[in-house]
Amino acid sequence: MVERIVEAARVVLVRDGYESFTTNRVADQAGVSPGSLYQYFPDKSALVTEVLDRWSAEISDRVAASLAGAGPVDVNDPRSVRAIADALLTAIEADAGLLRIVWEELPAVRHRAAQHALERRVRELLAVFLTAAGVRATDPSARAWVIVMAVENVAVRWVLDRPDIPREALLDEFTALAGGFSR
Amino acid sequence: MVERIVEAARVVLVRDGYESFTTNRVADQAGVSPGSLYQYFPDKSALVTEVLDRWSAEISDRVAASLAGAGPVDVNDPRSVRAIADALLTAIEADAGLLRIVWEELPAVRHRAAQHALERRVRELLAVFLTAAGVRATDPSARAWVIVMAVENVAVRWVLDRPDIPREALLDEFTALAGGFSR
Amino acid sequence: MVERIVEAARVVLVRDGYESFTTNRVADQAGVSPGSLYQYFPDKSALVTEVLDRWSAEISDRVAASLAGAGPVDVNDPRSVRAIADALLTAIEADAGLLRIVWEELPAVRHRAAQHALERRVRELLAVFLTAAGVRATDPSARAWVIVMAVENVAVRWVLDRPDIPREALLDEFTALAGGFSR
Amino acid sequence: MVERIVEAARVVLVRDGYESFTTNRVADQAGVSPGSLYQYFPDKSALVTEVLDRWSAEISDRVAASLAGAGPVDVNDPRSVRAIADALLTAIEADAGLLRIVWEELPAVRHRAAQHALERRVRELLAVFLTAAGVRATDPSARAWVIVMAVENVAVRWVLDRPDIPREALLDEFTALAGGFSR
DNA sequence: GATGAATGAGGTTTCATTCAT
DNA sequence: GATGAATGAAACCTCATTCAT
Repeated sequence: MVERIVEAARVVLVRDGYESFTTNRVADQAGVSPGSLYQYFPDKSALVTEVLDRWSAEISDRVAASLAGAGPVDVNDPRSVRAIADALLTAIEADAGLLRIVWEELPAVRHRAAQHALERRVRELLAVFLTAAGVRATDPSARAWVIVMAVENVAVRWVLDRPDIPREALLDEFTALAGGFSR
Repeated sequence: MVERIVEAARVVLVRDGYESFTTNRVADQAGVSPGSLYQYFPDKSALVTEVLDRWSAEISDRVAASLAGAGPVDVNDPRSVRAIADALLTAIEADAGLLRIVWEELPAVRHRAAQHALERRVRELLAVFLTAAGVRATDPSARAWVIVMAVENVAVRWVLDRPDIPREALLDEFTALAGGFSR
Repeated sequence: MVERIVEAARVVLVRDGYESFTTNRVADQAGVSPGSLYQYFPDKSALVTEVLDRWSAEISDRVAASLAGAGPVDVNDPRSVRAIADALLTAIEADAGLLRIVWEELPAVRHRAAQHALERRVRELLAVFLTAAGVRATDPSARAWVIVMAVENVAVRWVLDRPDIPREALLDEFTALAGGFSR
Repeated sequence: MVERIVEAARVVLVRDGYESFTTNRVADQAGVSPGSLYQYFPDKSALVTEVLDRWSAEISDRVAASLAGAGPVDVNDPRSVRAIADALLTAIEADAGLLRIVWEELPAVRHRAAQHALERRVRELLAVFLTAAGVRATDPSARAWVIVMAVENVAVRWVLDRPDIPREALLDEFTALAGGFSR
């Protein structure tokens, strides 16, 4: 039942947008009474939070899998960086519909917790990865923070705004960017 | 009168947040009747848009001034890059109160137009700048797009989230990042 | 407009009872939009309070008028006491419909303020009256309190429950009761 | 099981107040399923009624015991009247917590039946008592009705509102009041 | 142009009650 | 008998917008 509700919430969010995300509509979509929502969630906000948390977990799982599965990486080897960047883009593109709603229609405070959790997880993975790759930085955690912020926005906005940049060209740019941090 | 209203709107937005940004409150703050708002703005949304447009223009003016006033720049000279990044941060920090409301409380669609305008302007300045600096890229405009996106998020989030990274360290990272694009 | 709303509230309260006293129904009765209620009253509770305050004021005005207009009174003269008791009953009976709702359907906490105000006012009038009448008591204010409480319930319940006691017989009892306090 | 439920209902009523007296909360407190309530009580109202009936019976038992145990009484003897009034106050004070909820938070219609039963019982006791004491009145039952109403409110409100009247002074007033009816 | 009282659709939430297990 | 998840009607209140003055 929780599943039915959360799934319905996700559908309504993607299909109707955040403005039209009402408890009644979610209940309708779930084929459930409005009252039932409140057996499992204290309020509407908690429902949104649950959708976001699951989505954030999915993405960070995918990113983690990519980084883990990439095998030994040489940051100075452009092919390695491209592979990682590619995996990242793919993880983000997987649910572009929800991405758009979350990024464009939700006030950031609504998804701040989920986003920070995701960023923290990716940052930690990246810090390990950078160390393993032998990258030297004055402050490795600061470097990880900067990279995550930079890559996050580039990737998300590329998916959402579809600028006139081919995927391959974007990967080239990621490679160039990585080059700056590898020295 | 338009001035009074827009200024009141800005005050309410910063002081009370977007949730509490109601037409009645703006009218109160402006010492004007709610009806009068509609003599100058078609709806509440237009009021927000006007505030954002002015703010976006201010920032891009400041950034433009920084880039223009920097004089001849050598991208391979770390001191040049630091100076630019520094100016950028300063421009963004100038009205951190409004920045927070816009970035965290407004749905992105609300400020999309203003943000795109700002990004476009910065991108164009940057493209000229990159060309002048002799940076060669397969697609200069793609490169500018990527840099703007990357820098935007790093700078904004550094201002809003205050991660444990000293300003100097952040400038170092910007320099490192720029290094990747200068080869 | 405030008048229209308060009057409508009174009508709904008397006609439909407190259970059915809803903001929408009051608005309907007043021929007004639900939103308009909230221009003049912060919430539903304030609306009830206003009705009660006015009613309480009316009653105490009537009682005050009776006591004042009674002229010189001799507590030991049964005719004087009867006249006052009669006036009191009449004041209470004037709006028996509202009396019933207030006394039977409203939780006492809802009308506590109005009731206390009324009781205090009557008590003060009574204290003056007792002094003027030359009644001696160890603690005149305690005596006034007791009398008001006693008379209040007897009168109200006689009006509401219509026990098988003729009005004249009730007045006799009031006279007897007063006799106890006059020595 | 009925015991468990009724006791739980009483606890919830006194602890949480009537506003928060919900069937779910009673079920929780009783360690029972909400559905089980409806095996023994047709609805929520019946549950309240049962609590009130028991409470009303307790009080009237206590009052009856006091009147019965008082032995031969002389209404013209102030000490007799004081003893009875004292016993009455004590009976009412025994469960002041529930008294407050019943008197202040419940609409009177909710406890009307229990209250009338209590009043009737006390009235009958009193009528017998008055006859035994040789008090002569035109209509003894009317007199009993008036006394019960008068005493009820004075006693209850003294317990609940705690006016600045010492218990002894209150008993004095009761005595004075009784004096009026004894002639 | 300025006013500001009036609007009214519609959203979130509660809770007594039911009924299949 | 006992359960407890599910129900769903309905209540209060907000606020962008209008329009007669």
